[in-house]
Amino acid sequence: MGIVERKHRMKEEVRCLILETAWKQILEEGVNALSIRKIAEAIEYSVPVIYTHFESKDAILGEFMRKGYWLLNQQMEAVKDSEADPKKQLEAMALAYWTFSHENKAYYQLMFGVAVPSCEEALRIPEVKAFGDLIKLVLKEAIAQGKRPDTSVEFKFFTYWSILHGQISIRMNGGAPYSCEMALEIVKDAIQGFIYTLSA
Amino acid sequence: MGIVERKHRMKEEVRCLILETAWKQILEEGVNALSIRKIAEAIEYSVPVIYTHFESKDAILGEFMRKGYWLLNQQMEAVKDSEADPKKQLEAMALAYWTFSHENKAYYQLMFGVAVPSCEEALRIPEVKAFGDLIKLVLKEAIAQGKRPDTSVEFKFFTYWSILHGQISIRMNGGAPYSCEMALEIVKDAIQGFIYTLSA
DNA sequence: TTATCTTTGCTAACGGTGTTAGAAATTATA
DNA sequence: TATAATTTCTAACACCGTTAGCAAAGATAA
Repeated sequence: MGIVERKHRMKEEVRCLILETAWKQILEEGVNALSIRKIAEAIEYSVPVIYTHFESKDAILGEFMRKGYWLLNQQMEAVKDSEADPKKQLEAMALAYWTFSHENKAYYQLMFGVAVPSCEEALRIPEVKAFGDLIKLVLKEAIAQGKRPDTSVEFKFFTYWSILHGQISIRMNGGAPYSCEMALEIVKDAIQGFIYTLSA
Repeated sequence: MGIVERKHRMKEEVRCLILETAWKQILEEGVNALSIRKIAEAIEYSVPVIYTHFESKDAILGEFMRKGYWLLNQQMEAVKDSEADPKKQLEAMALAYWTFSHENKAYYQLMFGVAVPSCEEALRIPEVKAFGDLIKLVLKEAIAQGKRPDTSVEFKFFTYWSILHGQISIRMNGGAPYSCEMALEIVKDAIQGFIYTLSA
């Protein structure tokens, strides 16, 4: 009785096909150009089929948002272990964050522009939570080493994240017409200032 | 022959009516809920009339974006003069920036979310340029006072702006479920770090 | 093998969107 | 008053996300 299994496999394949096609469209025409109808045409199925796999268009975008956080976590975790000192780790992770946003513009836009979940739900998404936890872990060590061990980790986490995101957001929105190299320098500079406030 | 003048006045009035109605709708239903058709219905004109006043929907949103920058400039300029020391000015201006974003969410979203002009054009908009110029003016003084007078003003401007915008952007996107008070503290904290790097 | 039943996918529609061509109505000029 | 110019409208185009309801295909049981 492998029939149900086969069906299940085939359904899963269509699901993947939808995601692959959607992602191709996002890369080719931008996040906002994605449409259910175009996906349907590309995969040679009718529109309602997509709704048997995903509740809505936002659900599809949400899938990519989660994957984006997952990829970002992967890369930040990788560089974290390349350093021993928490402060160096924070610096390396900041560079990894910037590099991710630069090399995965579509993912980054999905994570912060479209498909943003409502306030309360955001932290219930495991991938988003993992991102925060990773940074807080390192921050905790860095704060413990500094001269003010009672500083709130939560507090510093948002400061750290704000500095990183701000520069990328402004640049992506076209408000900053400078080179990649300078963008990177700006991030480094701002993070230097941040790290200073951790220990002095 | 005041006929053309009268016509001109009347046309101007309709233009204002469109903007007023659009703004009302944005405040009531959010930026994304604004539609040309709804404006037309509200002002009791047909849809194409709107296109005799504005080239497109984006042009209407662009109008608000410019006004947003103008308002922001007003408020930052006001607090600037309440302080003498450039560093204090930078701090006060940062608070004014945050307050503006908090009290004018719709404007802020328009300025950085929707209706973002293409990269090159952004700085050609007088209001956007004025915003940058004001901050750079103060930054220049602050840098001159510091121990590294050769620091690039342009560079520090984007760092300053990034820090401010990042916190607001994350919070508006629902990634930060903390209170207003804490948000303000985070901005203050990050700006402290920034100001430190200006002089040491 | 045939008849029933379940699942699957389809067409077609609903109610929206921005934008524009072309006709109609209004207004000013000769 | 007739003609010219302007203004405004209706109606359409080409999209969008979403869903109701029907047709076709598949599996199951007699």
